[in-house]
Amino acid sequence: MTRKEQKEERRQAILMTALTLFVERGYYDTKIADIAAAVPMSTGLMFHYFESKEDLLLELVKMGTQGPGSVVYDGNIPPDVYLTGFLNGIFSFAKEQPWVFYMFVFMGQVRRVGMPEEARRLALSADAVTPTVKLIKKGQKDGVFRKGNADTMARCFWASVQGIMEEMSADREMKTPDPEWIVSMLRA
Amino acid sequence: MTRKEQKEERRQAILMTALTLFVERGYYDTKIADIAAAVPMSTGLMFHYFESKEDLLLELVKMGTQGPGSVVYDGNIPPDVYLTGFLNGIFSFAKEQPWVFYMFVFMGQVRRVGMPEEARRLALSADAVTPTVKLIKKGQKDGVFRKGNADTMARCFWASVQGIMEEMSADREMKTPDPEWIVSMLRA
DNA sequence: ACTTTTATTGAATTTAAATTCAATAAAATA
DNA sequence: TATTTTATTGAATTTAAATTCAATAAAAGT
Repeated sequence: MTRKEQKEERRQAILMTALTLFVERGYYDTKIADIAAAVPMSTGLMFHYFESKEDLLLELVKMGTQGPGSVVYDGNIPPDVYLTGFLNGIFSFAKEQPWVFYMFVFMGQVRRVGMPEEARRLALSADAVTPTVKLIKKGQKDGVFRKGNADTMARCFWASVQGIMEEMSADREMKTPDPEWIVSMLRA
Repeated sequence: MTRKEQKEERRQAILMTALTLFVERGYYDTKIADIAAAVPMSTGLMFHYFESKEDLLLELVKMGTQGPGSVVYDGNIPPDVYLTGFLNGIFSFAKEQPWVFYMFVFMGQVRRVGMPEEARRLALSADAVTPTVKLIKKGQKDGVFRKGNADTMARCFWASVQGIMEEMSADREMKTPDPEWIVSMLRA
């Protein structure tokens, strides 16, 4: 394996470790030294791989803006069925691919006030709300979703999902909720 | 006005200022100097009123564990009606008594990972979930709420509410959601 | 008016954590 | 094998923010 690949692999290891710690303890309570110890490597070496703590955060957010998790509705299946399936997917990741699940939770955390501005802006730009608004409007036209401001409904929907996923990540023993509960928020 | 009363009044002013800043910018991003400047007073004087930043946080959490916001169900009205009314109350505070609304959001924030341990424990101990579980079970017996693990349902319900309230506090322009949407999560 | 207590400030200190650095080891390359 | 580049460490430095402090003003009590 070439040196560049080695380095890339190490970077990934650091990113995954940081992701876990950020989700489990929060960004500010996770010290560079904590991440280093968990990898494990010396604190100083962390700066050979990432310029700064904020840079590390930013790289994670960039990862989060790609990969799975984006809402791409093809318009064929009924909106309610689509969202239910989407939630089923996320929740099953909680067990099978904690990484994906943690990334969801993480992105929600970074979107909140108090997080470093640049990372926050980037996370905010990858929000699921906008694509969901159309989907909700279609559902309303089809009569499967209730009347109401579609934008507010979309925001409430994802805010609920985020809240619930954080609850789940804070207590990994918690029983997985039925996606239908959440989609019921929108149903006519 | 006696000196002790004066001091108490000043403490309250600091607490309210801190509450606002904590909710709007987050705990770690709010510096003692920021609170002092907003009150306004010198940074040093803050320590005449509170021992430390954590002490200030703790006092706020203590306030949050008292006053309105606790779920006290008297068992007479139907559970779904009760919860809808409760949410209506919270949401109307958002406009009329931002202080109460902010306190709700704040308590939810403190319950999360990454907040100072003592404050977090105290906030966690004042959780609304436990009283809600009974209420949900009654609703299930009455047939107004769907079948399912009542504990998980209660946790999801409040996690949703918390998520939505944070969304509202992050964007004060956001339209208030219909409480019915959220209660629908539980309906049969 | 005089003394004691409390409020207030802004500057100095401390502290915790991020970041840099000099030195060394290991690996790649010539 | 000699040389250059990269990885690694642990200690030193920097930095930002909390906290303390010495000095002063204002108020309360005598």
